[in-house]
Parts: sequence; C-alpha cells; structure tokens
Amino acid sequence: MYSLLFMENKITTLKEIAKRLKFSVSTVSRALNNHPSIGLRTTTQVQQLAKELNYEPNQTALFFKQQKTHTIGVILPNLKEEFFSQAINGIEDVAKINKCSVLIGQSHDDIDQEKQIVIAMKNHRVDGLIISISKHTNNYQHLTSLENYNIPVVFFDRVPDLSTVHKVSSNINTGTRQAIEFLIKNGHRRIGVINGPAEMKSCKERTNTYMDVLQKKKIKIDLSLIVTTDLTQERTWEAMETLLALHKPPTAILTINDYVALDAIQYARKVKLKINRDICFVSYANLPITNYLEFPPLASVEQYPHEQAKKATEILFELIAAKKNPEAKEPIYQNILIEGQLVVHKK
Amino acid sequence: MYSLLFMENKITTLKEIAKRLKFSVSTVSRALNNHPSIGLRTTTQVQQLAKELNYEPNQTALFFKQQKTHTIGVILPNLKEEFFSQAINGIEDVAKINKCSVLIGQSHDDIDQEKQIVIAMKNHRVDGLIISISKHTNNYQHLTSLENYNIPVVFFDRVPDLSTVHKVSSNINTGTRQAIEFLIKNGHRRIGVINGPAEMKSCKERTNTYMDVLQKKKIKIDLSLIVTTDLTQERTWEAMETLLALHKPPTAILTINDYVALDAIQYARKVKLKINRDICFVSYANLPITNYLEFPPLASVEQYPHEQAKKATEILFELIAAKKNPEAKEPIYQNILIEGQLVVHKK
DNA sequence: GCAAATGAAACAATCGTTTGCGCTTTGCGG
DNA sequence: CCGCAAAGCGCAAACGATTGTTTCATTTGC
Repeated sequence: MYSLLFMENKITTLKEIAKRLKFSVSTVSRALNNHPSIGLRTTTQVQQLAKELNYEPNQTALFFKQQKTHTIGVILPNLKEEFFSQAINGIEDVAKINKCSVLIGQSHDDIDQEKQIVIAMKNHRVDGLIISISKHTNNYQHLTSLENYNIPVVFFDRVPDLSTVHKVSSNINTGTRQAIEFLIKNGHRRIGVINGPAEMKSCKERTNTYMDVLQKKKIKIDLSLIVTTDLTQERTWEAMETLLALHKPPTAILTINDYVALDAIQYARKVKLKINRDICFVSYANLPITNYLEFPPLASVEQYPHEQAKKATEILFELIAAKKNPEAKEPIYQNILIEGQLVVHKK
Repeated sequence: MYSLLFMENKITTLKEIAKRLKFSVSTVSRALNNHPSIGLRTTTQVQQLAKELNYEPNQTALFFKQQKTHTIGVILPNLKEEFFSQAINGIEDVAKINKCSVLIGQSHDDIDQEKQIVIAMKNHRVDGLIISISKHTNNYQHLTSLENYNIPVVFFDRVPDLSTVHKVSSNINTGTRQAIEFLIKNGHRRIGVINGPAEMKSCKERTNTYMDVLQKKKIKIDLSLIVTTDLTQERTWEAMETLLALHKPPTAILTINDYVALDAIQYARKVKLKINRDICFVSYANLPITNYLEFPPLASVEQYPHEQAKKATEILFELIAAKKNPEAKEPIYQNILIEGQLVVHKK
C-alpha cells in the first residue's frame, strides 16, 4: 500500500480515492468531513483508504477556494534588534493558536523595501498584516490601501500618528516620566536627551514628557540638551560630542533605546568619562544583553515587546474573524497602550 | 473609474474585465500576457482597463494551478540568537532575488514543535525548505519525508550527520584548530572546553579537533577538561563550577558559542577571577555585541551566518529549478563547508 | 472565383476542494 | 398497494487563471 505512494511519488487527491472506491469526489469529500448525509459504511471506508494513502487536503486549493490563506504577514524593521525578535515570538505564539503561519519581511528601515514587501504580502493574500513601520515612513498610503483588499492591518510599536488605524504601542509617556523622575531623584538637574528621528511619533512624545516633568519639578529647560540620532553609531557619537561640548554638559542622558545607549556609553568611555559617576545613562528596551555589561545604563524602560506583539496579533485575529460578519459597518479603531516599566539595574 | 473599485471594494478579476469589454476571459488573459495571437487593438484596450481597475492576478489561484507558491519555508531554533537573525537576512536577500517570500517558524529547540512546523510548511506547499535543526533532533524522518512531496530541503549550520541530504555548515575543524593554536601560542597548556549536547554533530568535531591539535603539540590530554552544557545559563554555570573545581583548573576555556561564553565569563567574575589574566575565553560566533563588553572573549570564531544562509538558499533555489527537468535522476548531495575565521578582539 | 492560409477570438479543460441541489433507492405507514 | 419521506449518493458549478484546440472571418494565392 505504502509502496504505491512512495514509488509513484504522487500526492493523493480526493479524485484518486474516489476512483479506487468508485465513489464520486463529492461523496469522498463529505465522508472525510463526517457529513451526516453520508452512510456510516461509506464514511469509514473512505476514511480508512484516505489514511492508507496518507491523504492530506491540498491547502493551496483550499486557500484559493476559501479566499483564506491561514497566513499572516509581519513586517519589521530589523530582526537583528532583540526587541523585534522578541516581538516575533509573541506573534508566532498567537498565530499558532489560530493555526496560522507567519510570512515575514524586514524593511531594514527602508521605505521602498517596506512598500515592496507590502505588495508581496498583498499578492500572497495574507489574511492580515502586523507591521512596525520603518523609522522614515511618513506616508501610509501603501498600508491603508490594504483595506480595499479586505486585509486588516494592525500597527505595533512604531505606529503612525493616525486615528483611523488599529495600533498597539508602548506608552512612552509613563516610561519617560518614570525615567526622568528617577534621574531627578538621584540628584540630576542637567539631563540630556538623545532622541530619534523626528518622524517617529514616539520621539515627539518623549520630548513633550521630558519638558513636562522638568517644568513640574521647576527645573529650567535647556533645549540644547536635546539632540537626535538616526540610531546609527556615527550619529550617536556625534550627538554625544555635541552634548559633551556644551558649556554645561549634562550629568545624565536619556537615550531612545539600549542600542543607542551602548554606543553613547562607548563614546563616553572613549573620552575617559566614568560611567555612573561622571555621567549616567537611562534608556528604553531593557535588552537582556545589558546583564552582561560592565557598564550598563543605570536603568531602562522595559517595553514588553512580547506583550505588545501578542496584543497586536490578538486584535488582528479579531479583525480577521470580523470579516465574515460585516454587520458593524462602523469600525472601532483600537489604540492600545502598553505601560512601560522602568527597570533599575542593580550593580 | 476609481470610485467603482473603491466603493464596491471588489478585487478585479479577468472575468470582470472580460465582461466589461465583452471579450472572453481567455482573450483577456492572453492580452495581458502580450500573446501574439491577440490583436493590437484588443491588447491595448484590455491592458488599459486592467490598469484602470488596478487589476492584479490572484496569486492563490496561480499558486494552485502552477503548483508553486513562490514561498520558501525557514525553520530556525530561535531568532533571538543573533546568529540566526543574521542568517535570516541572508535567506531573505536570496529569496528576494528569486521573487520568493519567506515563511518562518521557530522550533525553540523543541523537536515536537519542529515537526509541527514542518507539517504546516508542507501543507502550505512551500517550494522548498531551509532548516537549522533543533539541538535535540536526532531523527530526520519528518524532514526526509518531504522529498515525497517534492519539497527540497537544505540544512544549514546545525546539520544532520547524513550523507543523503544537502547541507551547508561551518567548518568547525578549521576554526577550532585556529582557536586552540592561538591559545597555545599565548602560553596556555590547560585548555578547558565547554561543549554542547552530544547530539550536535559539531560538538563531536570540536572535541576531535581539540584532541588532535593537543596531540600534535605534544600536550597531554586531560578528559576532565571537557565538559558540556545544554546552552542554558544554569548548566553553563555548572560546567564552570566543575572546571574550576579541578585539581588543576584550566587557564583558558573554549566555549561552544558566545552566549555560553558570556555566561561563563559572568560566572568567572562572580568567583572573583580576573578575565584575561586568571582565565581566558575563546568561543564561536563573534557576536557584534561583544564590541560593547568590557570583558569579551579573547577571540571568537566568525562563522559567517549570512554567508552560510545565503549559500544554503542558493542551493535551495537550484534544487527548486531542477524540479522542472528531472533528467538527472541521481541527485548529487551538496555538502558545503564554510571556513570559519578566528577573530582576535583587540583591547 | 474558389480553396487555402492566416489572424483573431471563443471554447473548454484543468488544477483540488466544497457545496447546493437533484436523483435514486429504500423503508414505512396508511 | 401506493405514496411519501428520509437516507445516501452523484452531478455540476464555483473559486481565478492558463493554455491547447476549435471556430469563424478575412485575406491571400493561383
């Protein structure tokens, strides 16, 4: 029996089973699905042969017919960043529960690549899309147009500043507030900020909260303490150079994420500053790698990438499920904020 | 014109175009493919309307009909490890050139999850599969059976010890030889090894080369210097404990990879050993993160994950292309070894 | 002027599966 | 003994695109 399958190297179809048992294809189909209108004898007969021939439905045929691919697309800037590789775990977990596979694409923070990937995903007819946009994406046409193809989209982490989309992100506010207050409590009055590109929504929020906290604490705001980087090492070092060249340089620096913090710390050490004495760092992400560092940032805002991604994926599956019964024509756009949590590194 | 598309929210099909222009579906299809037997006027007419209606072929229909999904599957132990997230970049690069998407799955070093993912990939009818097996996989039935479905498989990095498969891996031999010789040249005579699980082919090779080099250099082999870890922090610390408790503990340790090295170094520092003075470490992978460490391993064997993955993917696409003309019934199994390169960290 | 050649488009099969509908058979009650 | 319902199964359409074959009409050639 098995030899037939292996030697002919042929994939079993309903037609094959039907031919052997002299039933019609439709009967075989129903028998395999335990349809009540098929007799018990027939059903068992069919199911037994199907098992013998190792029958498995051709998914591509089903995808085609059912207009569902049981696949979700995920677009991330870069899997090399641990934040995103942790996120993908959250996505995979939820996808697995929903018996879905994950099609992945990295934009490498290039908006053209991002568009390309979106097109590929659309052509693959993914059931839905999760995306963390590239740091330079400022136009969302390529994404919002997916609605026309009935492909729901959920943004996470790096989300656009639109109210008509579903999004899950970290509450930069809370984390920033905690971070700045932590520094102030530790005696710092001149706190520098190495922020990211202005296109990123989270960067504006960071600056706003920074200024808000300082104001409330009656600390004078010095705008020259706020510099930016495009997240590359060169620009981060330049940012550090700028900050340290100030007439009164900062005693503590808040950086947009741990990678930037690492580069900044490296620069500080190069110019012979004593970390955590001459200058302190606080950042975002709380990478596991900081456990191995001799001079990690003093503290880091944990942003729970796994949770963010998980929540985003759950919303996506709700949207996918809602496609069937389009009763509620008026969509309620989700805007979930996951609270960050400042984690102080002991040492 | 556009309003029709957007308002009805309907995806354009050949049928729709045919109906509007009162042509048959087949004519429309050929016109879009610039078939010579279709008149110029018809062709331009069809192409124009297709553009207006924003027609795009339904890929799921094509996947189904052509028995090709233009998708390759990738199964990795864990994307959190930078080695694998670098690898995925190499895979994506080649996939993009071949206009293929990437379906991803993480085994998390669990053999059952690995099997599950393989089944999902098979059902998705991926055109081919790239896999780095879990550290406990010792049976390859679930993978070799994919041949029956005409799905080629290429193993990379963590490859099985079989001659009847295609595989790309790092030449542990060369790197290990370089590493041990480097340590000997630096005066070390008692060199410990923290190896991985015995199931991993590379681990046996590491031990063999280790012993071979020591023999050639007339250094007495002490088997108690060879211990193993399952790559978790606990077991690595235990391994360190064992090594350091020896009557004559090692002055240098070769670890299976940089993550294990980090844990080992952390342990050594906990027991107040001076890194690179009391004890030295050499390992594999050469993670970028080591640049930020105060006490990185002395040296690390770069294994070029990007190159390995790229090569594996190229082989996969050759196999996929070869599916069409199955003239050469006798397959030539590729076994590519990428030479590692010891990188000495300056500091 | 008629047959042959050519060009242009339609027809139909195909991929594998599902599903509404319709047909036949059987059994049972009246 | 007839009729009717339910049980059990087959037919055929549908999903969207490609492609071999056929059809029809026009043009060409002799």
